Amino acid sequence: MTTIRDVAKLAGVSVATVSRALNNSGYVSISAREKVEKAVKELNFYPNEVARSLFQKKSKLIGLLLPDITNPFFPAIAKGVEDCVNERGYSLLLGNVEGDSEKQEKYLRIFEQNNIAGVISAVQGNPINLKNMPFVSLDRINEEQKYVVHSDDFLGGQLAAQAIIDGKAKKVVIMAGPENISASKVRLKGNKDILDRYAVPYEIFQTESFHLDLAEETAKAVFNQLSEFDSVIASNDIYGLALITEAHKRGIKVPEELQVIGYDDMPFSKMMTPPLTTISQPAYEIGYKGAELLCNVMERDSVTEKRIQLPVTLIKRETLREKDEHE
Amino acid sequence: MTTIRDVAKLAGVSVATVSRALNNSGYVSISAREKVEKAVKELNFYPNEVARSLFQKKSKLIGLLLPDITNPFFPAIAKGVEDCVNERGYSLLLGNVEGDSEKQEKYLRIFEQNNIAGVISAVQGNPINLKNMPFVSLDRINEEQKYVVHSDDFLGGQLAAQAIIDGKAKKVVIMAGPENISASKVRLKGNKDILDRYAVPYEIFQTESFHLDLAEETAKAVFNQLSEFDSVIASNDIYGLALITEAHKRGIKVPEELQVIGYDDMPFSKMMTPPLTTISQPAYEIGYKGAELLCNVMERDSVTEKRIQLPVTLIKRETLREKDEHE
DNA sequence: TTGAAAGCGATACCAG
DNA sequence: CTGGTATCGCTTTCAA
Repeated sequence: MTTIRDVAKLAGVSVATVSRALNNSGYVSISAREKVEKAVKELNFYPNEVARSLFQKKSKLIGLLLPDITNPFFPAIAKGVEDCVNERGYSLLLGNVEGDSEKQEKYLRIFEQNNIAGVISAVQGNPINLKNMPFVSLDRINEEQKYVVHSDDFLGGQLAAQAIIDGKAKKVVIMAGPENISASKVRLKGNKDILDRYAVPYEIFQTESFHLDLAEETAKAVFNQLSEFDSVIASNDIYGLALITEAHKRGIKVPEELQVIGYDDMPFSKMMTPPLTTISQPAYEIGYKGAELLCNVMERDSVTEKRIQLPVTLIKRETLREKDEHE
Repeated sequence: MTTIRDVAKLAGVSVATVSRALNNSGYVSISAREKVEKAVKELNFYPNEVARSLFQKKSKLIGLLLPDITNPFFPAIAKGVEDCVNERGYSLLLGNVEGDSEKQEKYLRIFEQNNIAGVISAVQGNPINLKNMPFVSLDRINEEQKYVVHSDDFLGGQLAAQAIIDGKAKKVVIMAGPENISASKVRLKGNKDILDRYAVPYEIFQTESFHLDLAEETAKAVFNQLSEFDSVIASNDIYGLALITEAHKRGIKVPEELQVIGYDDMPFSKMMTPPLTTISQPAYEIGYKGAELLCNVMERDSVTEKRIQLPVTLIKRETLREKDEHE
């Protein structure tokens, strides 16, 4: 491994001068800088981040906490985060937490042991071991958190309910996401707000998780436990798809007999048959903006925008019945 | 931050003794060990990994290189990798490379600057900046690589072709994955092997990427450029889905008029309408086994199994026509 | 069995 | 402007 000493020796200057030249800090004469640059190039030298991080007590790493990497919503967020932090010279330490709070705390510890510069988390809740690490929450936020990026879940819930009503809902089932996840609760409120306003009857089917593995059996459970509904507001696209698949198995026609709306607009939702109508959240932007916010928190003292809300939109496709314009 | 010196002071021993006690290296008396353990607990001390890593010239981090985190195949691999490395006390530095070889080299450099213990890559090709880092390739491997984990792509290609033939293929289109990716080439060979044996006519449609964003237009292109085919072997499930969606738009019935088989068995493929018949690769296991292999390479001197091949299986669902048993 | 001390590779203070 | 040197927190000789 080539070190700063090798560079200093080859350039005929001290390590202090090399360090200053590399970091553009303090005074370095033009001639010294040139000698250093030449030596750096010749030796193909890149400074060791570990040594730097030890001295600075702060590395160029950012911890990324995700609830479930197999749910396409989170890789999309991760990509946004990655693109932004890369531009700013950081890299990501990955923590896939799977709703396991022990695992989450373990990761926070590991982050701390690695002098992480900050953490960005899409996991619900306030970590205990956070200490003083700069922290930004994405999507699954809560009231006490200072720095958050999320989308307008209340509006999303309203849009979904309105769309279902436009499709002439007689009786709707709301598949409500896990109760401990703020986004689910807020969306549910949005759903109810509109449904109540139009006095459309609904039942709530509470789900315990957003996880893929449970989607199929949950869809079955909905049909087994509930009846005579003609509309479903699914907790996310995965559950929406599972529900449609199950409906087809039971010979129920979508959207004629049963209309379904999802949430998230996963990349695959438009490739379904029929393509899934859903509420789109800007996952990539949530990640990108979140990383931007974190970088600002880490690098500046004051940040103006602390809680950022991004818009949601209704993506009309083919799992909802047509609105009768002339009625 | 509490350091090893604080522990030493509280325990009334030297830092050397604390270090030995923590690492179970060298001699430590029972009484000293107890004092250290007590102090560690009292101070809630966890050693700084950066300092450790600086001295050892090797961190507890593993670099993970992925071609495209938004393709569900790779998060599944990543999860397998993560589960295994966690058990062994490592964490993951994430590098989403997006087919950009400059980005890949940049990550390798970052890995090196962080004293990474090893790298595990699902990206095609041999990195230039690899130096002496232990390296394991997953899925997109090549002949020269010493440590690889992949699935049996030739058999996968054969199974797909055989399944298509069983569905009474008259004219088949093979959507061949990118030519620079070994797995695509081998699968194509497997396809041809069977198709030639049964003298079933086929055309090859070459795709440039496995990427989601291109799936729709690629599907359109297949229909625009080729005609009179009744069977498609898609390069992966994403392309299979896009193709089916496009077929539906054109009023073509699947599987009656057009049968389609995918590759990978993504989590969503079973939730389609109709559910997608495909070749299943054990993505999670590829990741897990790959991480296991890497850990063994890093920790032992000799590893017996260097190139691990995992099985593939045909997952029969509903996008292929029925085999006529009585004919 | 223990502890003092020399690093690991970079940064930053301070004297020159 | 430049260079010597202490320092970050931990591991590992080496002498006691």
